Amino acid sequence: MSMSARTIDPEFEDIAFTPRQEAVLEHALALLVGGGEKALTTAGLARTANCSKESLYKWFGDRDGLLAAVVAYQASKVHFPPESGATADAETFKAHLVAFATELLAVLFGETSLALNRLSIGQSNRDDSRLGRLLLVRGKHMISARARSLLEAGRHRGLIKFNDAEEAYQVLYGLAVRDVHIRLLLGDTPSDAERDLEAQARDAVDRFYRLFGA
Amino acid sequence: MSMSARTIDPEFEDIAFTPRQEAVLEHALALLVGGGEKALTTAGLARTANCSKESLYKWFGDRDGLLAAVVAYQASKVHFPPESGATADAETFKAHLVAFATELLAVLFGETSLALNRLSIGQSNRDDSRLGRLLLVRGKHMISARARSLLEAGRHRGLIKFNDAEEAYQVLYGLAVRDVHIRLLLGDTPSDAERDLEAQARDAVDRFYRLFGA
DNA sequence: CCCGAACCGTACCGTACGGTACAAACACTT
DNA sequence: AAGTGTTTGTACCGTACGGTACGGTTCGGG
Repeated sequence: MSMSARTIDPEFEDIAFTPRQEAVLEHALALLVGGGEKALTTAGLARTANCSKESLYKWFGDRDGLLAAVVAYQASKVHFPPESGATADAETFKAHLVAFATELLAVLFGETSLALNRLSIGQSNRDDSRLGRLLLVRGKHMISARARSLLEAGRHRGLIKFNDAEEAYQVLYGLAVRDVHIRLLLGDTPSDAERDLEAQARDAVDRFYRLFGA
Repeated sequence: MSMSARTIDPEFEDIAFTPRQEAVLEHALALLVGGGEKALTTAGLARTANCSKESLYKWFGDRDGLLAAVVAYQASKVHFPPESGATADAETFKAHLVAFATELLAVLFGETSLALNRLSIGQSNRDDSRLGRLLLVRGKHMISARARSLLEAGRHRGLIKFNDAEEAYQVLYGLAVRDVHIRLLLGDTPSDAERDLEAQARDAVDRFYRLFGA
């Protein structure tokens, strides 16, 4: 990921889909969520979205471009709210951490996120994992940046302490997600306790405080 | 094929592959690791393994059966050693935990495990995730059982304390794996620090002790 | 009202791949 | 040596799907 690398990666350009295209991408998303990658055929999408294959190829280039567009589009819809002003209170800061963790779990365990992760992972060791990169840079990195700024704020107010914000975030991630994400990706059904995202988030944040609390 | 003979999961039957079949499965594994699912075609496997497609279909039924056989075969090769006798020493117990975590990471982050996980995940929302179940029951559940017995031993000797062994194990898993597994599945390259599995395992176990130490 | 651009629907092509059929080669028993 | 089963190699079939071409239709601007 050095500075050169400007020659490729057409889907790094800012996405500006027309409403029509977004509607089509929404149909594509529905197909993906419903039946996995194989369910998303160009003919099938054209049929269910009432558009022509020719338009698909005009808009997205080829099938891979379509998949990339779907990933980019969905990622553009997920935006974690930036830190809500100055919350000096220790209590509310912890509540913010719990809220963040809860939303993280809600996103990760959502059917659309799972479907897109399955898609990207499935393609991820054939074609140099273009989709995987896209998902990472448009999804995980955004979330991680948001988390780091939140944690830094907490440290700045002396509520928690750590050396490396990224490391602290990863610990929080691990405490919250554990192996549930991979199990869901593999088709497992979560336990009742695992379905209570907020409780999971609270436990994770509690343990996080026991490791990084000031 | 047998008609309606079985209602449940044909690949749960005990696997007894002949040496010839194992050699073929080894080739299949190599293809999978090298190029993802698409690289594993029946014709391609027959060519590289010097066997006939007819034999493949005779042995494994169809392509899905072949994939299941690959998963089952590889899983059968990974066996975590059961707890090595009575290790009363607190020091060696912690070392055992570190060793376990290290081996866990080594397995999860290995190319073959990644390839198999990618394969299973890729198929995991089309066909009711047969492969995913297989991987879970033959892989994760085994490991988790091993971990639980190890943790129970530690608790029994008063070295650590917890209520639910499964929960404790999941925390240890989260601390050790964090988001590295999913990132690797997506084709990301690990950082230098993340490549030092033993150091990662030590950190994880240290934090685990701060949460569950007696 | 006309023109061109974008788009729809459908038909079509090429190919890759799962699965089957079959003849020749090998192996193993009697 | 003959018979029987298994494996190989190859050729073949059907189909699903990515990608293209094209005639017909809508729609906005002049």
